[in-house]
Amino acid sequence: MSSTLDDVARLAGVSPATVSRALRGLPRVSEVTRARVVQVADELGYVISPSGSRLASGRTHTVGVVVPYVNRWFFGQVITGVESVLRAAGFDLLLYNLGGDAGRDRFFAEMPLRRRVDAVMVLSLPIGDAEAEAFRALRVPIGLVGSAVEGFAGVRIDDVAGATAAMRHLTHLGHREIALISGGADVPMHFTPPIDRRGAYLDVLDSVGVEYTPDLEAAGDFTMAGGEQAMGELLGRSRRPTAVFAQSDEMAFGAMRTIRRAGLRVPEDISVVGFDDHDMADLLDLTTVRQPVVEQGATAATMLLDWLASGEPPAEPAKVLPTRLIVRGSSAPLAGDPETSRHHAPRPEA
Amino acid sequence: MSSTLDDVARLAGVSPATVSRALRGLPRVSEVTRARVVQVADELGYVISPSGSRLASGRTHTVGVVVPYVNRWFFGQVITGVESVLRAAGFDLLLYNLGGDAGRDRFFAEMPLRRRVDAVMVLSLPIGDAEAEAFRALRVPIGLVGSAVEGFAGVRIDDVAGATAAMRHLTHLGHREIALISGGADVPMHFTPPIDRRGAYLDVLDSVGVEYTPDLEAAGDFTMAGGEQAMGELLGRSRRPTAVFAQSDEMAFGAMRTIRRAGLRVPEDISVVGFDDHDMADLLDLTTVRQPVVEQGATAATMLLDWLASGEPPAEPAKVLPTRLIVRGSSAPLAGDPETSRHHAPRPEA
DNA sequence: GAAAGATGTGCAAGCGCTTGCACACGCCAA
DNA sequence: TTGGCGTGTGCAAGCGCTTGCACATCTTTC
Repeated sequence: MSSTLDDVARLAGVSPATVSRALRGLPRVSEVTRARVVQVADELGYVISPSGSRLASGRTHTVGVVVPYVNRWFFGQVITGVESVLRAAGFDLLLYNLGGDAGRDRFFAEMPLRRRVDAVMVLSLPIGDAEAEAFRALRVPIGLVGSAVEGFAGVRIDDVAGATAAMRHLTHLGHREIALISGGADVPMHFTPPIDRRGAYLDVLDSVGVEYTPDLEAAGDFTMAGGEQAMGELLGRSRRPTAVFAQSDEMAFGAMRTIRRAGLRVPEDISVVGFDDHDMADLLDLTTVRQPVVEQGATAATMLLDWLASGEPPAEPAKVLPTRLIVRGSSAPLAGDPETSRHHAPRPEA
Repeated sequence: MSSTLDDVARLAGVSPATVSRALRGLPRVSEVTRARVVQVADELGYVISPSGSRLASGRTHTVGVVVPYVNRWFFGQVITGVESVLRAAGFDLLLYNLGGDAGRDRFFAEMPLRRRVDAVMVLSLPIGDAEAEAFRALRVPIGLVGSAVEGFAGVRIDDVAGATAAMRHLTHLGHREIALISGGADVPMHFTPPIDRRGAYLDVLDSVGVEYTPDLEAAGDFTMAGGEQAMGELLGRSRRPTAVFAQSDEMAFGAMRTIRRAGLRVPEDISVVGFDDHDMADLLDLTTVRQPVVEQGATAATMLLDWLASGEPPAEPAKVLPTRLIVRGSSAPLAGDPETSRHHAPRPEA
């Protein structure tokens, strides 16, 4: 049906070997021969057969991309970055969507990437020792977005700096009763972003002499619904916060909604700060920490391709990209009017 | 390094042919032999080499998924549906993100799927004759989401019914000055959703005796920013609408923002209705037309796999899934108070 | 002017599977 | 008994590439 390398060879009057070399731009082919081969290939509409090439060379020119949820904003953005780099380099992108714990377990049980990719890109997945081992067993370069593991290439942001900026912003505005909506409680220790962001929360609180209390923390699972619910819990407790720092914008969106449903105002009654700079953050006027999401994907993919090309793991295996606080309307100075904002939540210190 | 089919054959004391048959569950292998082969394969941790298998069989067990923008909510949802079906059937998913016109052109110029997929799934892409021809040239089953083309399998929603419901809702509320935020103006004729939705807009207007005017239409490119801008145009014109029907939720979000920035209220001054039931629609209290997005992907993928398995194109090649109007707070009866809602926009008829 | 490289090309042996065909049985019907 | 059939297995020829090696020409270099 479609022509093969042999067809091209015959018509060009050279051996298949030469065609292979000519078409791939390898050296040791004279320019005149190469031109002839290319022309014949064009005329025949020849397209290399990946199966044949893969079998012979052992290289798939494919990168597996493992993502927790394709349908979440963050991952869509990262994939966009990854895809553009891979595509430009002529690599195929094999997508694996875990979609929750069941899918995740199945993935690690079967490791469906075996024998089908040259490298793997893992997006924002908590990687424990077992998972790291499973990936290492593939014996291909592994790239990570959002975490760092010994022996893998990783790109992430400075979560501590980002969260610190968010928290400082709130303390500068006078807030002391600051709640935290964190990620899932079940997230393994190895996933640093939630831990780092929480650590920054604690540190900044400490730096202004406020003691941490579990009453001001709730888990939101990094989803809007989770944020909504977490905020509900927070409002149901004895101490009402004057500000909330959510570890992601989606959770912040949910929180804002709960706040408003409770008849309170943002930011007058409660300031809200998120993390990500989600597309909708601007629309919802959410103060947040912007992180370069597409770039993280693109950078990680580039590192991975370099590794693949050179055979050497990157010299600097853990790149850290900067974040930036974006101040919008969801955060405001601690209200001057005690009747409104501190009614149910007397601050311990001045 | 990793063991091959021959290794398994040797250890099991059978021929490679038998191993191949046994492992793939083909008939004409005795149960006892099959059991032995499977056991040996397990012990060796044997994993079939896709390259070898593909080359020999001519089948890739891979489906190409072509998507305009992975990072848009709608496509993330559809991919989720597609992925789960493909994964369950043991198919690989090769992702192609077009990401705008340049990418789109490059895609059709190169047709990078040639020789690497058994079937293709095209998500919400305007398909003209040239594009259809390009896909047909691949000589593999093609599945479409959001459109219908002769000879392809397609899953879509009843855009006319959905948009009609949205528009009726507004007319029942008493609105007559209803603006339309449509998709891009440059979208080819062959992409029916925008056309159908617009058609319904015109029909419902007509049914209540209102004449169409271009003054009440603006293009929003199916993005939030586009909706924002389109609404700006609409507000800048002579006739101010009392309601807006946006062809997508994201455009509706943008429109709501522009409305509020202009110092007007939703729904008191302007009702807004969207289309999709985006994750955020509930949060933003947007009245909209819900469409089953994940299901469209899953259904289309299922049709495609059936086609692949049977060799026969589906008997019913164009499935239509239902929509449902979800009424929320962004739409309200035409205000009883003329001072508020009709100030700048006197209605022509009662 | 001969030896040593550099350069361009071809040979042929794979890479790891699949599958049409042949074959060896055991079984049943005539 | 014999022919025919169903069943289980093996043979071997690919599938369409890549690549180490050999070889034939040209250039250099001294």
